[in-house]
Amino acid sequence: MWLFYLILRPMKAEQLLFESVKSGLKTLYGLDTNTISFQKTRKEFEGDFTLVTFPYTKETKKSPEQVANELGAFLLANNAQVQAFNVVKGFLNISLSSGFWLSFFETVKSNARYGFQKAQSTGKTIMVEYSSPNTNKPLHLGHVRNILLGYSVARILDANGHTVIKTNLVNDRGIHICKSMLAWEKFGKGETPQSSGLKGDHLVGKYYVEFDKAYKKEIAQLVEQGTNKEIAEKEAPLMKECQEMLRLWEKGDEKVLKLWNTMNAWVYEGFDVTYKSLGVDFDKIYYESNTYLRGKEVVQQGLEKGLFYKKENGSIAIDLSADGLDEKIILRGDGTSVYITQDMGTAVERFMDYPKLNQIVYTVGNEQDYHFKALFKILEKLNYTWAKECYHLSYGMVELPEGKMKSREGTVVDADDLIEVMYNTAKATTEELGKVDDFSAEELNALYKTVSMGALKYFILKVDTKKKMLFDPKESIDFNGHTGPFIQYTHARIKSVLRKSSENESSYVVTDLHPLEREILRGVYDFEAVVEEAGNTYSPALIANYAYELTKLFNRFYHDLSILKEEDANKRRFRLALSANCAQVLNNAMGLLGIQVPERM
RNA sequence: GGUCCCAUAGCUCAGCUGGAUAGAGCACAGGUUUUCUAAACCUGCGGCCCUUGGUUCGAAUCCAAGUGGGACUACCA
Repeated sequence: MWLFYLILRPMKAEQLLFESVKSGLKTLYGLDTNTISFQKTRKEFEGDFTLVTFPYTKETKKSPEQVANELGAFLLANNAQVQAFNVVKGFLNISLSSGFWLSFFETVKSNARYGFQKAQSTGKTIMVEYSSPNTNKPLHLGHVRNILLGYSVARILDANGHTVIKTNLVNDRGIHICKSMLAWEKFGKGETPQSSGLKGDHLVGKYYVEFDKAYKKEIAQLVEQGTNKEIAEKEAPLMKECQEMLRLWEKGDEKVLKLWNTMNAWVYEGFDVTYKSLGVDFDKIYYESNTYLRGKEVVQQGLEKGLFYKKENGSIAIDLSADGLDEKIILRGDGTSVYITQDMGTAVERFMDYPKLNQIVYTVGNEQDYHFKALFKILEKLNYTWAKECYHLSYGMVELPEGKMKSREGTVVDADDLIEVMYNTAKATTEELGKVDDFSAEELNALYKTVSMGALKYFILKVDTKKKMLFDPKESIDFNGHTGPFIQYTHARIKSVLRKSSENESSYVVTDLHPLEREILRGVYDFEAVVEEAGNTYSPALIANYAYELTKLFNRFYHDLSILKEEDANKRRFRLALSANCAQVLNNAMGLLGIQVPERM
């Protein structure tokens, strides 16, 4: 049974070496240890895997070089897959045989899903929430980072064999939504997306800004008349009206609900266009207007358990100071819910909707780190066992050279504008290079979309999730160097070679590997581990950087060696297969980032 | 007051659970195409890895303190 398994699945190189080194240490020094780990040999040295021998000097009472040399000799003599070794100081660099790499290649070259686990093989179900917009303004660059991250993480988790549910929690109710509604009612003169030609979300956003302008004017007036500023902010007629509107909404006032439905529908229509441009989708959408009441039930549970308490002013709170947090208000004095009330309710509802759900991943900016700490802690205290599995995928803010983006002040990079600018840049670059002049208008359009989204997505996803990122609109996103289009270009190049090949024989006999071929195989080998690591750490950046490294390896190979013009038919066919496999891995890796790769560009 | 995040080349970023002379891209200077797509390849330039201590055979990486930047700690979301 065990042997059978070995034949079907070749041992991983690290495992193979681990056993040999373990037995070597035992045989040579009588040392019994499991602390053996390998790292990738740095490219300036020869070898595939490197073992650091410093840790064994104490027990063996020998110099690191000596241990490395003796161990190297042992491996060479006892492990058929070890072809050579060299020692630099205490570093034992091990080269595996060409045979090992070639047989590895045989197992992956025909596997289109190489690097991915069998679909839904872990039995674990994970919900990934992302986007979570307010319905009072269009999406901006901050949302774009959120959306791309969440979508990519969903794909990465899927590739790791989990069942993934992509979800969106739409913040469709509350005082801020009423602001744009009120402004439209007052100043809109019946304007609609149809009458104005404005995209629905932009139209609504316009009135959100209008509200703010008019509101600020009122405050200024009141202050001029001698009112204290804080009081003016509360007493301004527009704010009063807005609060009244929210009250009517909660009461179910028909007229308000109708306006609310109409304007939200405009927004959703607009969002859908943006989501489609970004190439993302959702399996299930939650609306806060549907879930906010559930939160109040949860609060009630907590009260009964004695976990929450009522304060003098009637609000309900929990004391989290023992957990390093503060007192947290979870329900307003007037009985209306706050953000965390809704989030508690939504989480509970989700686990009711999906009984098999194991985990929720929340893609939300790091400004809410504290909020999620409190949320998970409260859910844990309410004895929801799944609370420990909830994860806040916290990402850094996107900043402009001037600082933070502010919707109300209009200093945001609009998502639709950005997408358009990228599209036009891709178009201009493509036309300039003139490599696809024979494309139809449709094909060109598709290519511009692929390349522009590749550039944008890669630009955002290659940066470590938790770090804040700087975006300078004046410096357009690059298409050269460490970018999405660079990787896409390499893929297109490979495809071009493959198209030109008239080879109908795909078999070959190869025994030796060129160092560049070997490096590529070594790179391909790493993919599986990178996918796993990216899944464990929710990190698209790992995938992005991996794809770049492999691309560079391939380009060096492509530049230095020829594929089609190689005269030895065996080598030629092998290189074709290797190139095809590279294209496949790049396609798989980019797919995890939500980026498509073109056949030509 | 409390909690958390960040600091690496002029700029934007890699550097995995500690390991070799700290790496890329952009920018700058130069080179490579009668040959598979030059959105490429190669060379050069460029670094008190914020500071100071500690742990270790070994620290950009781990620990502590400090400095600088940022976020949160609202009956906002």
